[in-house]
Amino acid sequence: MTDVELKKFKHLLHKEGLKLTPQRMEVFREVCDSEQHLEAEKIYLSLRKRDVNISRATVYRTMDILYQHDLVQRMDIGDGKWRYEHWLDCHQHDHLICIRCGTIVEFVNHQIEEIQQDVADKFNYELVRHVHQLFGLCKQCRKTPISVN
Amino acid sequence: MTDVELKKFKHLLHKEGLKLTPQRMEVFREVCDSEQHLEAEKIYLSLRKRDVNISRATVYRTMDILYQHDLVQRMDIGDGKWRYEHWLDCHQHDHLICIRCGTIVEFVNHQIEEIQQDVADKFNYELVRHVHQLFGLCKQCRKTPISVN
DNA sequence: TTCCCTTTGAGAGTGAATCTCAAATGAGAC
DNA sequence: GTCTCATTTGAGATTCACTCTCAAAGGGAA
Repeated sequence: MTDVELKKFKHLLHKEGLKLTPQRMEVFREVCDSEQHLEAEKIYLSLRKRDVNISRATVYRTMDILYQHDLVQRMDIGDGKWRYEHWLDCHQHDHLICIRCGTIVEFVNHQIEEIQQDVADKFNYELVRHVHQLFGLCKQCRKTPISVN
Repeated sequence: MTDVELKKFKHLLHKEGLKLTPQRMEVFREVCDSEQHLEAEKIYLSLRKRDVNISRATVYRTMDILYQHDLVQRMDIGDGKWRYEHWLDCHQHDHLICIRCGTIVEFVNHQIEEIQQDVADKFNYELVRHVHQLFGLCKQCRKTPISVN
């Protein structure tokens, strides 16, 4: 967790009249210090493993605060779970997801962004956000035969 | 439901050794005859309204068969429910969704499709499918003030 | 028509997320 | 420092979209 991140977090809490509790602090640290796309349950388990006393409810509540105030980004790849990633000092990006091993790679393409804007304009929609996910097989998985257990 | 659709449906069932039951027939009819992006629950309720005797489980099971065999397309807009649309004689398309009223518009853009392929190639992924959703405010909703109840 | 394997429905189960409410606790006021 | 009180927390209940279970019903090949 960088100083900038910590400062932004404290500022958000203060601005919203929310308290800086050890639980919120640890959840935020966990997200900041991970490069993965974390599910709430993973965050919960990581914290418990580190002997942080916290409940699932608090993890979910904290992630919601962070998301609502744009301190984290979240994505849904269709399996019914939200995945979170830290977002500060990060560029807008989309995801390439391996359908076999689940590896998630980020990509940025300005040309697509421009076209998206054109599409929205064409239909007279004011573009607010987008979801763009490419699903496929990564190099590794294409080489590995499917194991039958 | 067109003859082509009915024929494809019967062919699928026969090919897979599945039986043509009245329930499956009615579910398929409901999807074919709707231009909407239907949730399973909506399909269930429509059928019950039409006095078709069917259970939720059968609706879910039938939609899964249709999806697995590419007779319908499904989408997830992040609210935890699958939405289905008939797919036969239909082109690949993506969606523009109004975040206020939920209106869904379809769009096609070949240029985006080409770029997607390039992105996948660049990361050495074999592209299988994609999700591309633009969320925004439609013309109507931009004009209407938010009502506070 | 018979027979058998598939399908169905009602209700139980699942899993992620949210809600409830009493007890604990930040943090501003003094 | 400590008082006060609205906020936050945790444990467990609840919700909601599915999915599973299993006994009864029913397609459809022969």
